[in-house]
Amino acid sequence: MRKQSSTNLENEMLINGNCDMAYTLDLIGGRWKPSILWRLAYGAMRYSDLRRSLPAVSERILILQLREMESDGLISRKVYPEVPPRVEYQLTDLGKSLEPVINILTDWGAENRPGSDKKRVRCPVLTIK
Amino acid sequence: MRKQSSTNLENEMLINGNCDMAYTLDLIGGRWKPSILWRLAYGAMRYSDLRRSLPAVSERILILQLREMESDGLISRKVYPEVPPRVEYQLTDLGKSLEPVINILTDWGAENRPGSDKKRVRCPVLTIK
DNA sequence: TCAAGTACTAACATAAATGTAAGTTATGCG
DNA sequence: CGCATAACTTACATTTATGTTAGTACTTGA
Repeated sequence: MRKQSSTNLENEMLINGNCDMAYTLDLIGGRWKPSILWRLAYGAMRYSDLRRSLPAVSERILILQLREMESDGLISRKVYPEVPPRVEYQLTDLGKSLEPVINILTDWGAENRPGSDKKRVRCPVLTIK
Repeated sequence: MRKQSSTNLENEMLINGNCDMAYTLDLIGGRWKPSILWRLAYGAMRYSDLRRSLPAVSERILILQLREMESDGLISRKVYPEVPPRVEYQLTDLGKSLEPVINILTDWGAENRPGSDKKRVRCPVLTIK
């Protein structure tokens, strides 16, 4: 939970409320958000598949990141009243509008990341562990 | 100081080492980095001017952000052996190559930030305090 | 001599982000 | 009944990011 007042929070609000670049970064800057965005860019995914595709993230954190993106309007959550439950996540129009942003961030990284093969790697991070 | 090993660090390395988008975000994602980038985009600045233009950031944090950007190769630090000392910071070629990235992040924010006047605000954050 | 300016550093303190492990609800299946 | 599955939640623990305060070295100008 966040403090109601602190210099830290005040500065964050000051910046995100006045700097367009910082505002955008704030929405996409979580540890697992790029990976989530890249996955949903190809279409809706249910929670269990998202999770299986990201073995390194814990459930709590994955849910946290999804909830933040949902409350920021980047993704939507659709519950199917079945048993066992099914929940699908997908990009909203706002989320889809990030496409050029994602592409240019990816291109710059592909060009400059040490060890990059310059082939625009789309946040794999699905192996290991 | 960072731990030598922790899941947190491992995950960070896993992601930044495999996801181009995350790598880029990592370089520009610090609290004050967008503000610094926007300022240096107009040319070199000395430390004291940078600091005066950002009254809300403490010296320690400003230095930390500058040092990180320097070690990431985005800015360079030039010391003039004068009295009183003069230190100038400026974008490197790598830093300058971020221009389209910065522009698109700013444009998306200008378009979607609540309360935005859609006029591409360039990380002012120089008033207050 | 004393204050002021410059570009810091050090020691300390707090806030926020991320991670771990176990538990929950509901139902179908053998 | 007992186990499995899906999509979580809860309580707790750790790591990292950010912030505060005071102090440094050097020299010039009053």
